[in-house]
Amino acid sequence: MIPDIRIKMNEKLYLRNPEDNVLGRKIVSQGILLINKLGFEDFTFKKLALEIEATEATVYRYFENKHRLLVYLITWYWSFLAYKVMFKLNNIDNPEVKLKTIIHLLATEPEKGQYSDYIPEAAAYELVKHESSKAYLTRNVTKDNQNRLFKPYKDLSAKIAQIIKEFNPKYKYPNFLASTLLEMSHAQKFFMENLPSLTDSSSPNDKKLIQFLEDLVFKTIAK
Amino acid sequence: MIPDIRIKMNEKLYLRNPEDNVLGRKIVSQGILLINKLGFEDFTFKKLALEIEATEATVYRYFENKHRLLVYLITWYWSFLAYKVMFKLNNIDNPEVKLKTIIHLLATEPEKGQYSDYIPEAAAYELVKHESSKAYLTRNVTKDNQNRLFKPYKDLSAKIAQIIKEFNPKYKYPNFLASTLLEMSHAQKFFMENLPSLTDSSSPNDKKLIQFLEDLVFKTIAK
DNA sequence: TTTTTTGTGATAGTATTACTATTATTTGTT
DNA sequence: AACAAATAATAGTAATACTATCACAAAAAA
Repeated sequence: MIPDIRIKMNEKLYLRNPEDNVLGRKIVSQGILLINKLGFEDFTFKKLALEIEATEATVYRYFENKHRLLVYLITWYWSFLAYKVMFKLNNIDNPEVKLKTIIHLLATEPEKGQYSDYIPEAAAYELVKHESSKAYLTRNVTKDNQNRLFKPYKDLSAKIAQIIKEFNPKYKYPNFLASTLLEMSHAQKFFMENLPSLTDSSSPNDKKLIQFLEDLVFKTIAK
Repeated sequence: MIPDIRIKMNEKLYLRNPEDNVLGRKIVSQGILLINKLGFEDFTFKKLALEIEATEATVYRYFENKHRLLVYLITWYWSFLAYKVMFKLNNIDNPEVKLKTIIHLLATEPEKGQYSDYIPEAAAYELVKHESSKAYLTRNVTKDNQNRLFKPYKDLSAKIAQIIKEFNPKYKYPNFLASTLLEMSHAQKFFMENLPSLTDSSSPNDKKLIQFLEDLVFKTIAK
């Protein structure tokens, strides 16, 4: 349905481009799975090296440290999502339909086994749910931001904000609302699964969350 | 204005109650400052011990590990905020006024030097802004949740949800909205300071954020 | 008052982490 | 075939995240 694509990643994210060879791609695809399995705190390059039958030093030749790998993976996900959004919004003019489409894309769990560009999408979604804020909640935010590491995320947010403005040019807080939508679609999923009393749904299906987000957005930006 | 209070902390959070003596209180009050200074990742018990002129082993006698200390500090903040909310809502009947009061409390930076219960409140606010989600984004969420470590946060969220229901009993997603409000009031502050393009304000004052949140909440729950 | 308990400091030790540096090997180019 | 360049394997280091032991002082209990 959505064609295979290759996402151009920021060169500052890696020391050696992992897309260039089998080993690099293995680092990325197994890295995502291992972080999901162990949690980012317990994940180490040594464990990853063991998994892919390489040495620790080899992994370090591709990524400066595990935080960079995390940012790489999270950023890949946002870029991929932005691509999906762009693709799905193609030929849609109505900003209301656009926003609903985006909300669905944000809050719908991708199907397992669906590989895109050698990275397993469902695993990336899982990663974002559990670790995404760790990409920017560091003492290096400013430097990382200057290196444009968060550009795909900010671009996606800006795109959503722009559609909000399209829907209602008089709405005053399109950027606040766009980033709220991005953050909450994933954070609330985490809550539903782990701290359900913070939500109005604990069932694994997405409907309630999508309904909440649609209700929130459209009441807020109503003309 | 708000009287000095002592917050009863969950006993599972510590090995030895830090409130009981000078050293324990020093661990907590200097701990919060040092985490803010270094960031949670670079913070260690050894560095803290050096700071307070104690040994590493001593710090370990109060807290099992640095994550527990983090949860202790974050939880203290939520408990303190819940107390402030309770205090300020006293004698207010109108749920609209209640919600506005809460939004103000959430999104207004506390004044520096304002100590409450030996913990510097402004430092706690700073900590929550930068590290709060790390308290629950771990592989131990479930176990920590079973140990009721997140109870103060969940109680505060539930209280807000209840007031939302008071305002409009027909609104379907009071819990989603309450936790969104809690999360966003702090996350958006972080964005304003570090990734301002995700927001509609980069000035250090709170007004725009408060306006956004009020607009969001009241349009969403309008009868 | 003596005994016991408790908390702290001092010291040491371990496994793991987060890297770096050096050396060996393979690969590509001329 | 010769040689540089890229890559991998090996080894090593400082720091982290603890745990353990022992001595001693102060507080609490007998």
